[in-house]
Amino acid sequence: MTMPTLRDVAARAGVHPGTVSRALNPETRGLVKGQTALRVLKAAEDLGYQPNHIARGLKTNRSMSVGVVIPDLTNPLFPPIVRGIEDVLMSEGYSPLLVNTDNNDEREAQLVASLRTRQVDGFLFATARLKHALISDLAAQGVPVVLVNRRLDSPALPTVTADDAHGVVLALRHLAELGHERIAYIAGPQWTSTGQVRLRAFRMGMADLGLDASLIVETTMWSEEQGEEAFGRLVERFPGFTAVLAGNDLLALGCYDYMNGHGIVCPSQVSVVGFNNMPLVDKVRPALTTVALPHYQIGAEAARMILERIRAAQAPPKSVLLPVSLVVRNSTARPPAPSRPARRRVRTVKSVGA
Amino acid sequence: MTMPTLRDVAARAGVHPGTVSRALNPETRGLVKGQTALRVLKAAEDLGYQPNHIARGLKTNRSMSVGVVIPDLTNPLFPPIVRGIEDVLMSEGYSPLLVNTDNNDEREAQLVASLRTRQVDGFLFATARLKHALISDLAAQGVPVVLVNRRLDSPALPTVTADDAHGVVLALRHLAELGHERIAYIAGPQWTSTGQVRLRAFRMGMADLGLDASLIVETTMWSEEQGEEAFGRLVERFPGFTAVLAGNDLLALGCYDYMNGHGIVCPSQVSVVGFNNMPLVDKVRPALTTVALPHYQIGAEAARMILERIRAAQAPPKSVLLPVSLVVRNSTARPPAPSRPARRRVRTVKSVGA
DNA sequence: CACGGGGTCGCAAACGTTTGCGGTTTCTGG
DNA sequence: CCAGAAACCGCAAACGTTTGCGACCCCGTG
Repeated sequence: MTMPTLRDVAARAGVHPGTVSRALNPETRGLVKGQTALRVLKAAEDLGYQPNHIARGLKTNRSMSVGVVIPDLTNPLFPPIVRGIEDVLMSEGYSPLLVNTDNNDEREAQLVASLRTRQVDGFLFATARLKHALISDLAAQGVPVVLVNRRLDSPALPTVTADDAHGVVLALRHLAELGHERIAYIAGPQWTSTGQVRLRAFRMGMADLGLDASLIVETTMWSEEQGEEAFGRLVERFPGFTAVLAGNDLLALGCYDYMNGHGIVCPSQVSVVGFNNMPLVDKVRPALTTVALPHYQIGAEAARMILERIRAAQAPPKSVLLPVSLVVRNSTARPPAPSRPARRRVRTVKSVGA
Repeated sequence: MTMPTLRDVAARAGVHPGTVSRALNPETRGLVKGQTALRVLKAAEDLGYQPNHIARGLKTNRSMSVGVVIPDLTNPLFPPIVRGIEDVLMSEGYSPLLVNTDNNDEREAQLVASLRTRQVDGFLFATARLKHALISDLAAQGVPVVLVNRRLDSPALPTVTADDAHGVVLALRHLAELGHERIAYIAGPQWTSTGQVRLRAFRMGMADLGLDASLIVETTMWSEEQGEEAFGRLVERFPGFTAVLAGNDLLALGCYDYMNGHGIVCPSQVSVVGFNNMPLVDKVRPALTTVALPHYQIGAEAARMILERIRAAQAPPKSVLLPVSLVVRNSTARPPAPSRPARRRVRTVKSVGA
């Protein structure tokens, strides 16, 4: 009924519990004679002994768990990342403790406090805003922290992100090669690093291509609703665009919604490209061209980094940038009108606005 | 630096640690004088004292965590369920410990063992097969277990599922009302309870409608690939069907794949309805008609049940059935040909097969 | 005034580990 | 064969709680 303890196996092996502890731990096994170690191992095996993580944690002051703080698991972006985190954490004997903040600061604070009472050994944050007192305070207190996907502005915290900037130039280049010149951009919230980085990259990328980089609207949230609404502002304020790059896939799906509601067809009238390559965006019609992030690797790498920081708390905080790629599907095509004459483009615009 | 402990607040309040423990615990607060309780509370507040879950767990033999075993978080079906679980668990001071089995028995056994060394207080399983030794053994050992979404055949374990059977009759009725008579079914794996229940419901539902219930193919996995392949077998073996009910949404998406690859158009040539209402199936084209499960509530209810069983281990194992609903979108329509003459249907078939 | 009974709270033993310290044995070399 | 060192392992104290037991005080009752 009750699980065997260290003393049980000690009794069976005819040694002291302390010896059993040493024999069972690979690190300290060298301290006991090979023969007795074997005896202990066998006894443990016979009894089906399993060490009690809780007791161990109390003694060692480590819980072998790390808090994983994400905005919302329901956002398809996160499950693959979480899988990556979980797989490497588990393989090292650690467990993730997952919480959803719903982008609510108060809730986040509560959850983090709750995780701390559970003595997590470190935190993985996927909720970082550029200003984020909670996170920087935690880091300042010496708690191991690594940021996933988004970064802070101020202190140099270890971070793993995708190479967002390169992603937008890939997208822009693709669009330009198709012949698009009036390319609009739907920027995500500027209080996130991803929002900022991608917007900046859009400006620079367009400049490099010699194109007008001013067809921009901004949203305050990464949501489908905001994408739909933003597309509306785009047709209103910048008639004539033939392609739109969305700050992420949800925003892109919002564009679809607007277009469906207004009889605009994609990609023949306007091309759209997303960002993230969320699961299932290959299933929508038209299948979404988007820049693919290595979700699983992002999670896996983040997990490796937090482990590293847990074990060597004051190693220099290095960050890693993971490569992205463009996956072109059916939401991008050549622009509708011959791209030279400016008038034509304007007319296209009008029909779009109608 | 180091967190304040019970003795710290005891010292500050001028009492014994045991008293602090009693004062801080609402259950036992009555055992200490109101005035000293206040003093203790204040001292704890001042120091920012947070109880150490690990130490408490060691003493009480409870970890305030429950193992949540799912096949794959990346399957869009699960995130909402997990959210439901997490929200109610958290609200009661418990934490979920999430693991993915990838439908691998060996891996599952390892993970469960690992969770047990973490002293989880109970398990939530979303991976149940009809025969599942691991789970029934666990339950036999007296470990609190509740099943989510799928059930075992043998012992009566507490389970929360959706009313699958009713879901298929809703779908069938809808199809029949549209005028479909030759309705095919893609059955999921029969080693899952959901697979069995839905198949049986299909047979009975069709019989009730007075329709031929023999247009059935079976798959061995709930995957898109198998759905595509199954649809192929359907057109080959049962030409002439005008609608297909898929055992779940992934299988339905597989149907889309086949149809796209073979120039069959949905819904004008064949209607398809899915099962589960996974996130994003409203975004595919055509938007999928499907039966909606209350994902979040399933998770929430399961969490409530496991808590109940943890607190009163030998209460009678009750199960709950949650209501489903049909959400009709654009993947279903009237059958292509006037439904009477059998020939026409056959022809439709042939063109489908082509 | 004695006695008894709540009401409070301190005491100390656990829970299952890890680990520094030191005691005993075994080995090595001279 | 002995001294010293190395190897091995037992001892016991912790880690931060919870909780049964009992000491003590205070008050009411007879």
